[in-house]
Formats: sequence, structure tokens, C-alpha cells
Amino acid sequence: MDEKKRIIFFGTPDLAADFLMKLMPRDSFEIVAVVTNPDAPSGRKQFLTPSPVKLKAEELRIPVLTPEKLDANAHEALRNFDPDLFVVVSYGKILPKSFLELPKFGAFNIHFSLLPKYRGASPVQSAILNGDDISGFSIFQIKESLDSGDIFVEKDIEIMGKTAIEVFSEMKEEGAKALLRFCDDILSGKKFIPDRQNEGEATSCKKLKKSDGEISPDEETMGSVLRKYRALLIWPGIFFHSKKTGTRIKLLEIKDWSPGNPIPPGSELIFKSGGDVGLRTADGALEIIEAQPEGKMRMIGTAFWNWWEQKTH
RNA sequence: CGCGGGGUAGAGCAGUGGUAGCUCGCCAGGCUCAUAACCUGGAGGCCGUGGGUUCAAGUCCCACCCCCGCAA
Repeated sequence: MDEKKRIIFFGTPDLAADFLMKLMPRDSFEIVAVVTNPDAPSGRKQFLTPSPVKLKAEELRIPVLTPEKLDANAHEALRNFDPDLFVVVSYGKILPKSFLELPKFGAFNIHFSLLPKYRGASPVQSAILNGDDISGFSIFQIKESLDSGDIFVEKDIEIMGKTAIEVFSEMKEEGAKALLRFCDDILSGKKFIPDRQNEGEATSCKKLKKSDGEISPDEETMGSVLRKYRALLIWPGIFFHSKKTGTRIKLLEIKDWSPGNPIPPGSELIFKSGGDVGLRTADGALEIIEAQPEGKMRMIGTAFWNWWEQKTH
């Protein structure tokens, strides 16, 4: 009977925790350790909170490492686990070269775009923002430079008209299957013919900022607002500042304005027509399903309309 | 002690010591070819909880609970 291969898993957010869970009980390999970011302040009271991956790993009784820096100490700690493979899913730190040489079968990352497009921190959101119809995920061997290694597995996912939640959900579903198979394959010695990334086609995307969610509805097109909504709804969401009410207003759920419903001429930024509440944009309108003024509880469209009328008159 | 907003009808809000109100929704009726529009009527409230001040508290004072925005 072969010895089980030894994997060290790197990851931090919820998404990574889901991948960890799906990689769990296997005959061919085991997760011998999990590396995640240290506990960080979170929530209104700023309590120190462990990462979702740490919580999941503890639940699964896997040893957890939370190095602040990937230094010599961390290197030593990982070497002691005698790893065969590193699997990285949204870890949040860049692995130095000396770490990449630790596992016998190498270090691999699953990235949620069709590399070399959208290298960096927000591939799913960026693809939606750009209005792409197709994205996907890539499993590649990690090199020192970010998201640039040779691609071993790649799969398309249709993203047209979908929200980030829906896309992530599919990425999770399909990606976990692919990653599982990949781990089995590579650890059993299967030969891959990896694709080198075409550097000329590479694009990159930055980490999202809170301010990316700010919109100016009457200066933007419906398409622009809707793409931002779909891309950013997990975080930071979309919001605008209203001079009339003096508050910031989040749009929690919006959709296309129903075509049968006339948009009254001369409508204000927020308007009501029939039973629906609308948001006027530069080239049309969107329906507000749910919104939330700063400091208030979330409101369905008609409640938001009531609030708006009372604040603006 | 991180900063701030709030808790009054099903929902959204007004009400600064003296009869509990408005808008939306809901129910009934009316108008109408018709309606999400309009008219009439109606139901629906321990005003977050506990104490205090007062002849009198939704309102002033104290404590507590809960919700939310920022921040991370």
C-alpha cells in the first residue's frame, strides 16, 4: 500500500475554506497542514477574528499555521511537514522562491480567470465589470512573479449577465472538482503538458477598494451601473451620495427596468411608476428592489420610496 | 472605552411636557371600458425594557437591551 501523499493547503477567506472542505477525505492524499493569515480585527467591535480557513481547519482537526511573515521560521515549520504538494487558494501572501522548492511535486494555485487575463486580486469582479461573456479558472504552477506560471488545467465558465455570487459559486463547484482531480493526477505521477502564458496578452487587476463601489447614477449608463452591481455586490457593494438627503445610499438589489412600465418624463433621480421604484441613469432607468440609507435598516423598494419622499420634501 | 445614526400601526416616518398622527400597504365600498390612478369609510399602537422627575412623560433624567452605517 502506497503512503498517502502530503499536501499543505494555503488559503484565507470563505471561498478557500470551501475548497479546503472539498479536498478533504481522500484515499490518495491528505492535508497535513493548513497555512492561513493571522487573526485580524473584524466586526463592529473590532474583535480579533480567525480566518474562515482557520476555523474550518480546526473543525477538521488539521494543524494550522498563521505566520505573519513567510520567513525562515515559517520555512522551517513547513519543511518539517515533509510536503509533497502545495495547493494555494486565495491565500493573500506571495510565496517566496525558497518556499516553492519545498514540495516534491511543486506548488500550484487556482486562479479565477483565464490566465494570462486578469492576473491579480479581483479576477472575477474585473471580468464582470468589463462585460466579458466568458471567464473561467486556471490551475498553474506558482512562479515568483504573480500569476504567471505555466497553466496545467483551464476551464471556461460563462459569466454573461451573472452576479459575482453566481460566478463564484460556479467557480467553487467546477474549480473544486478540477482541483481534486488535478491533485490526484499530479501526485500519481501523471504527465502534464502545461501551457506557457503568453505575456503579450497578460492583463492585471487590482485589489478592490471601498471607493470602487461609488456610483453617480445620473452620469452613468444603465449597463455601467448594472455591471458594477453584479461585480461588486459581495463587497463593497454599490452606493451613491445624495445631496438631497445628505446621506449615503447603498443599492442592495437592482434589476433592469421592466420594459412595459413607462418612465415618467422629467423623472427625478428616484421615482415611482406603477408599483415599481426606479433609479434614473444617464440613458434610462433601473428598478430598485432593495436599498439601504446609511444608518438605516435595509428596505424593500416601496419602503425606500417612502423614506426618500419623506426626506426630500 | 474606535466614530456615528436609530428603536412610535404590517412597512417608511412626524411628533421638544397636556386627546397618538402622516405616507404606503391592508380590508370594505364608490367612480371608471379599465387600472398600479382617483374618492369615501375601516381595521391595525404596553411609543424597545426597567427605574426616576412631574398634577401630567412618546417627549425630561439614569441604567440596560436590540438594530444599523463607518472603520477593519
